[in-house]
Amino acid sequence: MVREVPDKVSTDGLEERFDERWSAEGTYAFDRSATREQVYSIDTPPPTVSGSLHVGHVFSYTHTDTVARFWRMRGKEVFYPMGWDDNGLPTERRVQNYFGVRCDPSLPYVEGFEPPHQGTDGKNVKPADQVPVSRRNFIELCERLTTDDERQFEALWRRLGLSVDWAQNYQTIDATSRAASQRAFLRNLARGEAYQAEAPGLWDVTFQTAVAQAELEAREYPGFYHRVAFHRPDGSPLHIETTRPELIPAVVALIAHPDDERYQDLFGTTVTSPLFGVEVPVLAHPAAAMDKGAGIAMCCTFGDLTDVQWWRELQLATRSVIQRDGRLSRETPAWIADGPGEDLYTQELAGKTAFSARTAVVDALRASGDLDGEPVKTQRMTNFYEKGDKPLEIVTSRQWYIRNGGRDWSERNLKAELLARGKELDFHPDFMRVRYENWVNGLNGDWLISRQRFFGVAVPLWYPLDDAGEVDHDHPIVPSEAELPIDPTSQAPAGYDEAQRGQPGGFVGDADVMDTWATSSLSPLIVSGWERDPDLFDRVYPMDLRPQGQDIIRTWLFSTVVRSHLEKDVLPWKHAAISGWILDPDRKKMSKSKGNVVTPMDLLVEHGADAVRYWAAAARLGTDAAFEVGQMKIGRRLAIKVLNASKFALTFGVDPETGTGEIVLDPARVTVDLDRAMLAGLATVVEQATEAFEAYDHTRALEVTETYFWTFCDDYLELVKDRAYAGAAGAELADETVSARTALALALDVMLRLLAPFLPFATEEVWSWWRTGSVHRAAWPSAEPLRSAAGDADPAQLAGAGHALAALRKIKSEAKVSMRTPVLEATMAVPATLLAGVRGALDDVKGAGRVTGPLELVEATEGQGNTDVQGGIVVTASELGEPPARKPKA
RNA sequence: GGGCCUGUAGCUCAGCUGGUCAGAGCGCCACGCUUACACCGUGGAUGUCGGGGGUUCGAGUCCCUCCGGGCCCA
Repeated sequence: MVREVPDKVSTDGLEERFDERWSAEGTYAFDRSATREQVYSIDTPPPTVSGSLHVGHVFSYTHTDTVARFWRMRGKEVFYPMGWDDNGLPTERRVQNYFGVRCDPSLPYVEGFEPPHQGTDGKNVKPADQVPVSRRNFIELCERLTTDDERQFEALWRRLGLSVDWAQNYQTIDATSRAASQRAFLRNLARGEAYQAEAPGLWDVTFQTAVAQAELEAREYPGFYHRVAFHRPDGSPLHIETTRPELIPAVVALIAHPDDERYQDLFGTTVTSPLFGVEVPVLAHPAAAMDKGAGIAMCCTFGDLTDVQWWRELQLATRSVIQRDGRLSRETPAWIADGPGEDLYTQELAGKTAFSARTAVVDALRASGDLDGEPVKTQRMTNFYEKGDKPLEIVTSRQWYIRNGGRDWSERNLKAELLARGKELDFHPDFMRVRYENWVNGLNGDWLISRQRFFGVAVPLWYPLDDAGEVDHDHPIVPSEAELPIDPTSQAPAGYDEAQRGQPGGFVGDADVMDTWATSSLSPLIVSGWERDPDLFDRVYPMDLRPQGQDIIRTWLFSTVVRSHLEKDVLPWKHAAISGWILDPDRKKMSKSKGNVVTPMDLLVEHGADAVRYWAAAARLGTDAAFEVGQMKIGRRLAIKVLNASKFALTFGVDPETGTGEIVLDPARVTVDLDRAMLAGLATVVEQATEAFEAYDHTRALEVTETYFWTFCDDYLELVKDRAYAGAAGAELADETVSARTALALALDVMLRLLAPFLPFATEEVWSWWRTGSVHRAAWPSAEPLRSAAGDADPAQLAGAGHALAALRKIKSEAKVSMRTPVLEATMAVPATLLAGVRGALDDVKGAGRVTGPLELVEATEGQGNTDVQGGIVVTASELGEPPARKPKA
């Protein structure tokens, strides 16, 4: 059974060697003949390939991999795919620069298009020099570029040892994903869950696209409070404070809190705006903050989300001036034309950015005497698109929405249903559920999915044009599911000809794409073969596990629950495992902008995959972890220890002549109490580790296993060393020797399997010395055989014997002599509870402690010894022999 | 302003439902080249468990409050 134990062991090169072997042997290949009960399926987060992987990825993906490996060994057929998120802005920008192109959806597709550049050495191509291409061409270029990124990502994951089945690969932009995304949307549409609306929404003026609530980020933004006078009918001033005076032309009401005594007599009256003389009502609404500024606010269409709320709830007029490009409308609005502010608007404001319009308005206010005092500097929270750097504006536009419980719906109470789903889902750790609930409860609108971008999944619709060439949005032309995926900007709908595009009586395609989350929210459906491979679908869906970061609970986790709930009326997975952040040593979140990011590949090359995995696995789910190289070094040490201890334990079974031998893993051969005590302790470890993994507490599983493994190395191995060595080559072995050797092998066999999820490379290396197949397909150990082998042995005996050995070591350490120094005789005081155990293992203790003469055991008296040290065992008298002669230096 | 998490040895962290829980590893100090391992081994020192109240026979462990960190939502 022992085939080959190398003379010199090493962790070097294991990653490449076993990655190859695992691929060749299909170790992690999903066997799709398994039934749903036999499968453990994982909805792996698809990393954004245009970004770069960082240690945070390594961290959280390792967590998932330990779980995957556990369940695989547990006998589950693990469905563990990997996806790539290619969608979205980062890829678009890279493609523009790399190939020197820009997307123009109005252009026709060009077959065999070749871009002007192939990489521009990091230099950006000026927008004016970029060659415009159709969306289809643009997407093809995106795909070309991301293919390369994916190769690098895969190499990293393989090096880390993720037990992914690489045959189950997908991209969020591939044809399968596009079809699934469009199909899901069309079904939402058919069921009334998707709708379009002309409504005020968040808008990024830089990227010129709508933005969803989930993509918001509130940031501190500097500004000024301007105290501005409105005018009552009698001409007296009513002051408000605003940070956005340029929106005075868009004012539709002044609003104060209904309980605010200062404004009671004004409610229901009207005032006129400064400069423009527009008459607006003074109204009451509880969202007005009494203690903020003057307590009365200017409501414009639209300055912020509160304005939208007021506008909607108080049914105010719409007077928009900010356009999609972030500038004030070039035409003078009707409500200003012919008024006192017409000239100001046409000459100073039309077409200006919000920023320069503000200056102009403030100058005018100052001139008219409507500015009270000077503007006061302020910092306030302002909404930004998470990828943008200018404050979001709110503009009215026609967009598509998917219902997510954020807005009331007459058909059903979606919000309550989704909250119920949240309760149904097992969050690990459990408190992460609160984030989900907070988010769902705080939603204030449905999910806006239209994006005015290019590299994404197209909204799969066309709209007819009437005879006058006007678009009829109310009657979209819907493709059949069989046609999907489609690109409505380059394909004509059935029954039309491409020549009718944009012609009266013809059609136009919806130019928008869907939010990337609209596709990635379908990842469980996509990987499971929804409507594409019903056989696979039934075997893996709904899935078992969604691992992900805590930052995207509101986006990815929530939106996935929404889609699955709407489409399948089921939770997409049973468990959600949420990983924490990686913090740098200063307790700051690691991020690229801070320049403290370490390249994962360098880390793996330097320390070894097992070492890096150890560091990651030592952190619990949901808990932030420090980036600690020290922890990786400990992991490396553990991996090396596994190799060395295994080599040692297995060598006993190897014939020194032939270099081969046999170890029989027969528990019946373990007859010595100490050996059985060790197995008894191990049985408990197996139980604890199993329980921990089942509860998604991989850290505890590692901890109990690791601790016992070190006890095994430091104490047990030393204690049985002499006994295991005994017996001349070829001679009949004594039962005690067989017992030790068998126990060593049994323990090793179990511990390798317990450690395999954490240290897949080192454990596989050892496994290859003496077992067949992969340790990663070996059965997860169970406690029962160990227990029956242990019989009535007391696991405390190993601890007791270990403490006795340590007490002997201590006298040598204090005498500053080598551990090889013989003890001629000694008396040892042992607490009553340990006495029988130590006595039972006396020969092993004496052997390991090099006690050559009598070792007398006496029961420790009250107060003797400290149970914290050597379990209270104290050597009360001893005589040391001569230290062995130092070996001459070689 | 509301919510969640967090503050235990120099460092990174365990300590579940209150009663050997004051722990581990690293680091540190001392010693030891012992044929599994010097990428090692052995032994040792280290803390009013963030502060202050309270509940209890008894509190890192429960309650209140304050302080410090992190995140989410207004």
